[in-house]
Amino acid sequence: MNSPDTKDRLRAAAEVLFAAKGFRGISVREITELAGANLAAVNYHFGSKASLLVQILEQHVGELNRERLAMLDKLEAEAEANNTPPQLEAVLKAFLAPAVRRFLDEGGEDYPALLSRLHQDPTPELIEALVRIFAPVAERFFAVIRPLAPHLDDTSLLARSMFLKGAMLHSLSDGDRLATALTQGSVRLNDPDRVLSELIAFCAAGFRAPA
Amino acid sequence: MNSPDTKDRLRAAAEVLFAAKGFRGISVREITELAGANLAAVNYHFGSKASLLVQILEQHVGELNRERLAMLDKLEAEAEANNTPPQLEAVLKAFLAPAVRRFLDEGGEDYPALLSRLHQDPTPELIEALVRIFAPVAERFFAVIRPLAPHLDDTSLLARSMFLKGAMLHSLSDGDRLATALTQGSVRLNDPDRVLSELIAFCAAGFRAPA
DNA sequence: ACTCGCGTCGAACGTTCGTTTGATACAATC
DNA sequence: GATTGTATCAAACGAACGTTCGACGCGAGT
Repeated sequence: MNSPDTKDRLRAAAEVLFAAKGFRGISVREITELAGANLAAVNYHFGSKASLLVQILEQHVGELNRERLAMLDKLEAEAEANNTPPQLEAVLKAFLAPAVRRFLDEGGEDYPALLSRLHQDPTPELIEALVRIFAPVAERFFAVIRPLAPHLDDTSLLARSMFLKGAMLHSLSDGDRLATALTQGSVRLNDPDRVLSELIAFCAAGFRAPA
Repeated sequence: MNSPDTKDRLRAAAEVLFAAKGFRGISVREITELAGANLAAVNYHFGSKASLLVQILEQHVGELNRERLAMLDKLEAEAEANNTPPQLEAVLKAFLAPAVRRFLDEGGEDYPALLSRLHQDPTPELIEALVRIFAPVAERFFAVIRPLAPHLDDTSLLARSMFLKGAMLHSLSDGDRLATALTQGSVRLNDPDRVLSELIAFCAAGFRAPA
């Protein structure tokens, strides 16, 4: 079975599995088995299990961040054309919508769950990779949001950005476990559009709140 | 070294280590080594590594939740005496302050980090234990908050409660990694009182925002 | 004095892990 | 047709894991 796409199949399998059970929770054997490849294939194609994860991260989070930056560019262009500052809600949407939409499109909570899990992973090299990948988008958003919340000093702004990130990651990865457990399933939070609009409303008000 | 407190030392060591590197990230050997006990001690005293974790969880999260419920009781008693509903900020504080204060008192981010990590742990029995421990407090808070946000239906209320939880867990466990990385260390978010007040302001405004 | 039970100990158990090895198949190159 | 490089394979490697075992020390109860 000499197939040129073994590497792709490995990547795809690893994405699904890492998202479902985290980096440590998945063995190379499970990945290669799902991909229909030999055990040695991961190390042959990617060098190591960790490199495989980093490569996946760079690809997909990079895509996500490119979407975010594109939406921001568009926003700022419109704002400049109208000579008005962009709306806070629109800025938040630029940050949140790509992640939530991905959550919808992929038919699963793969990337958010994986990201959220990795944010809690104490392996230094993974944390470092995450920070490196996220830094440009975070800096850009910080710059755009700062003039929209002139009543907040840098500490407040950073704290609230952290809350935004936490709310997003948790709601996308936890899914509706809390809601389902609390209401015995009578209330579900599995509509991405609803989650997105609630998230925007919640965080926009949070950023507008006085210090 | 026949010491009656070997069990306690194991518990203490496990708390610190689990918090630092998660459940999977710590081996029984590391725990027993830090505790100055024999490798077999964990299984002798607790039955298994997983049971040790659950016991730690029940003890400390139980304590946390008792504090929360006590603060809520006090709030409701005052409200009833004054014939006025409790303040939204006060209710949020009852939920957030015990966790943040613990984060301060313990001199580390042990419990929040551990909790946040466990929320991402896919081991079913741990998830089940977490939900079981948290359910009573969550139900109570939901009941108290609902009349304070009459403009929100149950779906919105649950979604925003989830955001609150996510913001809290993330900010307590992530610490100021984002802030430090973004500002090259010029802004720190390591003052628990500041984080608490920001969290309350952010979430109160979030709950008040129209649907 | 003897026994019993609890706590501790070193040592080993059986598994699973990520990684490495050496052989083999096969297309492309000369 | 021989050679080279790429991809796959079964098999094994050494390490680390959670857990179990049997022996031993020792204080309490009889």
